[in-house]
Amino acid sequence: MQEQAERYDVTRYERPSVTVDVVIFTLIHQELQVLLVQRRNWPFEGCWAIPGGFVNMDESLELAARRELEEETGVGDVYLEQLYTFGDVGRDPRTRVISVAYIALVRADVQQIRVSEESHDVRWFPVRTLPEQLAFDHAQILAYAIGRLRSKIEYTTLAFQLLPEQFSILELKHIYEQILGEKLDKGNFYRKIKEADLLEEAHMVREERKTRGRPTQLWRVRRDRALEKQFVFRWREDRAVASGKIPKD
Amino acid sequence: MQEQAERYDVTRYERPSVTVDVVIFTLIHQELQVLLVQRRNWPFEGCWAIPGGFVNMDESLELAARRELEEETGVGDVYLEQLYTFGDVGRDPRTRVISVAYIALVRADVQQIRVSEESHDVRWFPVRTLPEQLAFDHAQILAYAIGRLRSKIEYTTLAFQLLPEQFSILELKHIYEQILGEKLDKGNFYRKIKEADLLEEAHMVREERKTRGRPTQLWRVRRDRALEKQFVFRWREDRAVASGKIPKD
DNA sequence: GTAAAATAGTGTTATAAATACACTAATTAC
DNA sequence: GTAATTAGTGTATTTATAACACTATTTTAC
Repeated sequence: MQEQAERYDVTRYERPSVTVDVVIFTLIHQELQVLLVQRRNWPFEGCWAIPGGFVNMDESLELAARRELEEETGVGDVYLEQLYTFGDVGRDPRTRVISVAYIALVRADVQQIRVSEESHDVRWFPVRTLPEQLAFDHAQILAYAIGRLRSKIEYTTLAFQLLPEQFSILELKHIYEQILGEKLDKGNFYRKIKEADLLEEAHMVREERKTRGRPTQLWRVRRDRALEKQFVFRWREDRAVASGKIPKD
Repeated sequence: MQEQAERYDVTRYERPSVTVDVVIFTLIHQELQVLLVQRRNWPFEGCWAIPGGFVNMDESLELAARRELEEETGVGDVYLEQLYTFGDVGRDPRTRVISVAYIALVRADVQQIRVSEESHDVRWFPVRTLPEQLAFDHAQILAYAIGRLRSKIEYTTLAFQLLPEQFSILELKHIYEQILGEKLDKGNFYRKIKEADLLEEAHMVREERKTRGRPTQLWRVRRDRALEKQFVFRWREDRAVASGKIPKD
């Protein structure tokens, strides 16, 4: 009750630790991947875990998430969204830890910066072949993050956040198929994307071609329309309510 | 980074306080209302605030929310869903407070238990006539909660959580109109509700009638279908993406 | 009894969106 | 030229929504 809170001496009781965990997604080889780090110490030594860290007293939650993100990937300007806060009592054997989880979407062509240096303890994992065991309750967090992504991609422009600077419409279609897990009709996809008017032609040409056939038309995201305001672009109306599923807390 | 976290001595650094705030909705006189408490101390003395309190070390976030809820309303078995976690640095002038906000939906016929005792510091407010100034960032939290409710009601059975044990279909329609803020077609509403097969006839009769006209048919929610699994009942497909709007954190 | 009033529906049409799938067009390598 | 590849267009079917007129039922008032 509020009245209790009033008499509460802020120094008197034990307080939980608060961390942010950032589920970082990207596309590599047209496949949805997530960044995990391998733990070096007890508990869950050797296990893969979602990158995260403690929230400093002088930074907001989002700032803490951005800091973690930048430390891991070297990229600052990415899409970031709060996912859910996990606070079960026994989730960390060391002490009471409440973790505010975020989702980050990193563009396909800038994601290598810090990870690609063949570090054996930081790696991208395709979401379809994750490690069997993850540290703490991170399997639950990850499952929830993937569900949220899958659900939101159907009625927002979130997928565009994963696109490289330049891409073809068939590549975009492939991304949608990857995340939704089903085939989409080529003709309908072209039509719907064009109608939404979210892309502009990229006049640069991709590198030399070895295959025959009409060359790929490359496009750029119209950032003014597609990214700034979570523009409502529904891939289709008919969708499940996956994001509504709240994990047991 | 995770490596930093490993060397982190849990007792060494200052930690933020963690609270849960519970935005409690109900229907009174067919109107959506929210429970607020009036603060007695600095800061924001006299201001209305969302009920909340500190998370104990031995209880999960959801349990803390349920405890707060029960302390305020006396009701335990209600719908509860995590809303968002607010953690800006300056949101509480006393100390760093991170607040995990929840939404609770209390049934229309059991909501009076503790509040109705004319306490002047705990009150239901219709969401359309809220106090001008709320404590802390509670205006933001409340606005976000109302947005989430409005958005989810269109594609889940959330509205059914607000219903009393027995109700008529026109009353249910009225609730939808209240929350969505627009008139719905009577015939279409009857059809859609009936098709969804979420209700069963309540054979009890309401109290004596004084008005003429065909008596109201009362219904009960089929809990097996409507409530247990957040059944997907879309009032309509065409909906905005309001729940996707994330407040600045 | 009949009229008025209220609830509880049904019928029908128009409009729009999604879906499936066949087809055309353009541009390249060879 | 032909095969291959990207890039579309055309169109018919189905489905959902929306608007609105209409019928049916059951009560009270008189």
